[in-house]
Amino acid sequence: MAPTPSTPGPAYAYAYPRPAVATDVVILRLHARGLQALLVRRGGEPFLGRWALPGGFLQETEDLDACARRETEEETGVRPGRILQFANFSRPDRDPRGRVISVAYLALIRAEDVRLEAGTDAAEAAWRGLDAARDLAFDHDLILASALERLSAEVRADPAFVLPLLPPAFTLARLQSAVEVVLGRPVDKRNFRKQVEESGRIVALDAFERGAHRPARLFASAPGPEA
Amino acid sequence: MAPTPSTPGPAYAYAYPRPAVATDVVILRLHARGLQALLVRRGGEPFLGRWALPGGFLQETEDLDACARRETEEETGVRPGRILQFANFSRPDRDPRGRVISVAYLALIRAEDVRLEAGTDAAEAAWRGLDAARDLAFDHDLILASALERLSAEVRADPAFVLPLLPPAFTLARLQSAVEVVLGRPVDKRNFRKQVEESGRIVALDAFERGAHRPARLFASAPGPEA
DNA sequence: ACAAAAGTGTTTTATATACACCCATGT
DNA sequence: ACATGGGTGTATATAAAACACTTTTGT
Repeated sequence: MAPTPSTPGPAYAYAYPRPAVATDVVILRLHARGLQALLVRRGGEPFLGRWALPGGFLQETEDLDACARRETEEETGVRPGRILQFANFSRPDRDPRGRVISVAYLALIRAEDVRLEAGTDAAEAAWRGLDAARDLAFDHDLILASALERLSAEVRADPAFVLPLLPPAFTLARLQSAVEVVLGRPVDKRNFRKQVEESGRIVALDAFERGAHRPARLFASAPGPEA
Repeated sequence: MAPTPSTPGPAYAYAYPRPAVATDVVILRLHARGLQALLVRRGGEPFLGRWALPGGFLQETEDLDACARRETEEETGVRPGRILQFANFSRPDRDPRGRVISVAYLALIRAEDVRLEAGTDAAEAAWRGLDAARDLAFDHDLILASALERLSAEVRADPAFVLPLLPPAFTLARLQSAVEVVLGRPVDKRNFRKQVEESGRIVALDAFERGAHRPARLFASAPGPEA
């Protein structure tokens, strides 16, 4: 989260109390054999030293989508392709400092694009496997769980939803693996290829990935509708 | 929308500017042969005299869901069964009075439960067919369109989503009609009955509705999972 | 008897699932 | 030649879609 708005600067006065408005972003990348969430370590009270989701307060000149995008880029150096506002968390007592409502976003980014392990914004940031991302500050356990639930639903409805996790050119094996990671279960290779090739969401490239085996055809996400 | 927070009461001061936070609620009921949205006529500037979605500012003691519920109940006298937060509208310039972010909700209510045509809150309120609900104040045309898009998607995924629009006991014909109204296209009667009866989302009652024709079996929404 | 809406099955089509072997390359 | 992952097809099961007549009541 961004720094507490408690420093005595120029005061902004209103006739009615107003909550502080922040976005918290569940930023996920694909690493080795699993999803990782970006967490930042809190440098102040409350929850000092605890891990939390990256987030920050809404600025005067941006809307909430832009705020979530900005936070994502600040923390990772990556401009996210798509973000999804999936819930809000706004219980009056969720932040002991005072009223802060959180509009929650999900951002999927390419691991390959990440420049820095820790962003410039937070004192410390780390990518954590989902099993290790527990006991977070505030209600962030809840936010993370809610994000994963929504992610799974989106991917069930459309496997191509995971595309932003992958590099511009990818093999079907990698796409399938991403889907399996998100769904938490294996999917049939032949059926998967049929579905995704017929979906029109990806296009075959005239390029191949080479390795200690037969070269694998590369694909890219199709332009237009959704990517 | 609720009154503008501009009266010079006790001032609330903050170190950083804060947006006002409101919920706007697309409240839909089923009337005759179509959906109607509840609109309220604005009693002040800006957009004086224009129709708008009901909405109001977040109170200190409630979360956003509660705010949307409260607004719905204030305007209609009906406690909505389910509400869905489907988007937010937060462009800095969306309200000429100043920064107001809107968290948008969809509420489906039973026409039969509505006590008052106009709620106590707004100067004037009216139910409008969706074709007539145009040229609304602020960005409310956009909010309404977005709500209807989401509603349609939900109903395609699960026809039982429309249940809150219906009375506690309803015929399959009325349920089907509600789905058709939302989707904007007819659905096959036999297929519809099969699907919905097998879905487990409704239960048959030992009661019938009588009219100038063969009595129709009444159903109720099933308890538990979703209703 | 007639009008009006309720209720009911089967066929066809599309989609989802299950399943196993050969292919192309690097070592 | 062997190891590694890439690539392919068919048969079955399930779900979706198309389609028309009989039943029950009120008038």
